[in-house]
Amino acid sequence: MVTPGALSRRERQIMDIVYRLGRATVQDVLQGLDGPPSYSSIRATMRLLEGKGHLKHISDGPKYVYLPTRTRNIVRKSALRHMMDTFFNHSVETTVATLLDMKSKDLTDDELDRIQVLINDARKRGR
Amino acid sequence: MVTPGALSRRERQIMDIVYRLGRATVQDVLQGLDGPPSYSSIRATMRLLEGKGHLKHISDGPKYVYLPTRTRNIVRKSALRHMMDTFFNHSVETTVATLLDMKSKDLTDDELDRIQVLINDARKRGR
DNA sequence: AGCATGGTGCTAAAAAATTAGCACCGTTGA
DNA sequence: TCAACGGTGCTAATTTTTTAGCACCATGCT
Repeated sequence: MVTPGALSRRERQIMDIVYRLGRATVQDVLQGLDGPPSYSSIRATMRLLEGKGHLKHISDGPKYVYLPTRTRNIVRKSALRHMMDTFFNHSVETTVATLLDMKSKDLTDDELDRIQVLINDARKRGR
Repeated sequence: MVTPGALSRRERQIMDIVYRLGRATVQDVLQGLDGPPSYSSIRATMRLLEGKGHLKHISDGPKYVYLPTRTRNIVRKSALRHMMDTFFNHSVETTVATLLDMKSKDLTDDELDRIQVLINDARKRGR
């Protein structure tokens, strides 16, 4: 298995952008980066990522649109798992606590309601 | 600001171990890595991380114990934020949903209760 | 048709990260 | 006391990543 952590710095930056956008052209990545390296550099790195199996591309007219090879859901879970292992001591509770602490100002009552429902669902599923 | 993403692959691996353990000696890191490079390599990289301001060290007898410079809480939040931005479209709801989907089997009723409480607290805090 | 534009592949150079190796210092136990 | 051990700093070599540059192809416009 190719561990996600095995990516270089630039590779990870690029993957993050692709994941954020869902799909991305070289131009998209160029815009997403802050200290943008040359077009050529990004292209090379993306080709490399494709070689490693992290990206694939389809053609949109003359240009390439890159897509992640692993589904959004798989990637989400493995990112979450890694983060919980690293920072949250594997604890869902601590993770949620931090999340809420961070975002409570932005959360609507509706959204909180929906989250309550999610938890009740999990409760049912658990047994 | 030194963005966390600016770390190299090995640097990130090492930081992850330090965060997971809270503090770490070179030996701790050595054991934490799977394809362990030489002692010397790790040491060099940790010194480098110290130079960049990500780690500091205290002396425990003759040996160094490395600690992260940023507090656990700060780091947790910024990791969460980055992950939500990248994979979850900034959505707390989606994040929690994935979390529960992933872990529902491991969650006790007690823990779910406590999470419910957290949400109610957030509700109060929000207004 | 001819040319400008904007994409691609490939190769080689530059920069950064990773590693090993050696010299040195403090502690410990015979 | 004085070797052996386990730690450190530093330097230099290797490997990997990152970058630029050039040649080429398709598209669209004059």
